[in-house]
Amino acid sequence: MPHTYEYPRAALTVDCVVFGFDEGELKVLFIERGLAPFKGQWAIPGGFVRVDETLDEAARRELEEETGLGSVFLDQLYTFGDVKRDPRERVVSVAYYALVKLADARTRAATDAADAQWFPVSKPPKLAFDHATIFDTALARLRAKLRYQPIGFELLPQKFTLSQLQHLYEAVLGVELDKRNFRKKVLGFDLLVPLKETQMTGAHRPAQLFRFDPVKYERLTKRGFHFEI
Amino acid sequence: MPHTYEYPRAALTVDCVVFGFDEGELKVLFIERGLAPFKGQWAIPGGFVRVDETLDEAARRELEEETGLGSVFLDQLYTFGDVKRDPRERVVSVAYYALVKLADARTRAATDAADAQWFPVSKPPKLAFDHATIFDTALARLRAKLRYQPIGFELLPQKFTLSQLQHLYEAVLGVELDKRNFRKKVLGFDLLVPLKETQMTGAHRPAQLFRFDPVKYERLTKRGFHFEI
DNA sequence: CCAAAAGTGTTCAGGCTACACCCATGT
DNA sequence: ACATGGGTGTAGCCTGAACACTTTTGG
Repeated sequence: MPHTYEYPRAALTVDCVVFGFDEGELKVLFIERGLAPFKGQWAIPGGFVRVDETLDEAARRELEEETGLGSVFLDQLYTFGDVKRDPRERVVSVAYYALVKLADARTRAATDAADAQWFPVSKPPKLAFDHATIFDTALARLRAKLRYQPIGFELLPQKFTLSQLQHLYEAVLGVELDKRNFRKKVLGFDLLVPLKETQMTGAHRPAQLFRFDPVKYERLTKRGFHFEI
Repeated sequence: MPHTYEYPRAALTVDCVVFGFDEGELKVLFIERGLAPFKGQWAIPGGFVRVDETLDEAARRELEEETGLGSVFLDQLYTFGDVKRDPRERVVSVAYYALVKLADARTRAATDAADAQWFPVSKPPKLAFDHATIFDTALARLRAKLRYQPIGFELLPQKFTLSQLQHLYEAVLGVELDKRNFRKKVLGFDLLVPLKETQMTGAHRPAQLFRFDPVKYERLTKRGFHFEI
């Protein structure tokens, strides 16, 4: 049933910039558009917000529908409202960024949607609409937040080694880190729980596995603790 | 002329949490509502986004219309989209926070709108809608950003003394700072230009006036400089 | 036994913290 | 002369940076 309003209203969408870490590299997921405008170009997954769902719900729903990804880390990024950002009509987009544990096999299979593809963040394709701006904003936010919030763990499997964590930081921040200093600092936070397992991945000494303890982090945060790499 | 859409659309508003620093205290500006719902209650200034203006433009326009404040520092905060946050219909609000130089006499007079009033952030009135949440979010963001971005200057007059700056930081962050260490650190950034004037405000030695140099800050930022109090 | 990544301590420099007194002015 | 806020230097501590070798495994 059509709806009537006295004044014209902007349409409202959500877009999710999805990041994953794979093969030592930060990746981002884009969708190939099947419809005009920008048909055949790559775009950030997203869609219209329904009138009976919150923005967070809309972001999760669109992510699930377009990429098959469920239960990922989601954080609101910024709201983009340039008048001409969509050539058809006024569309305001609430952008989110998502972090997925790519190394978990399930999620990797789930993103095998035919029109979705992972790109290295250093080599994004040409993007539709103002999505290049949104992507740049998301990447900058991720890099900034990684330094002072424990969100790197959202890109790794539940169980990970300190080397994996270090390589993640090095790849995303684009710096080299000293192994001994990195381990000293990270373990000093007392936020990583050593597991009874080790990881054996080749002809060398097996690595201790850890998991991140979010409960400890909450407790420390309330006491004024400040995470910083 | 009425507009028709196939699916119902959320209404889109902007809200501006306006901060000012006065009498050694951080203040926030609210408006008394003249209309239902929440008639007679206090609320954050804001209003509907027009279809032909950007979000930033809408925020500035509403601020000007409702409080008379022009040319202030404005930064997008967060977008609030709970389904029932407005009892009338679905309304999504893009919230901003604004920093005004209250001590400049002009802007002080301009906010003498009868229905606007400054409140200490420690004693806000009961607020309409979900505006208490928006206000809390804005205050938390301001406190966080003040530490690592040079935005404190937006709350002071163009020309200010180091003591004024220190008192601002102490009031907003709720900490005591050592005078010598504070001056050493702030002057060490080489971002404050000493003026040829001094400020005489009582029976004591006059204080050196400074201004913040945003151009120098831009240059330093591009070279990887990181401001932090 | 060789290759490859895991794991581990110490030293040094620079920045942060704590701390007390003189200065310039108005009354 | 006194009350008031403005202005200044140093010493100890702690944190972050630099740096090299041994361990454990698979081939």
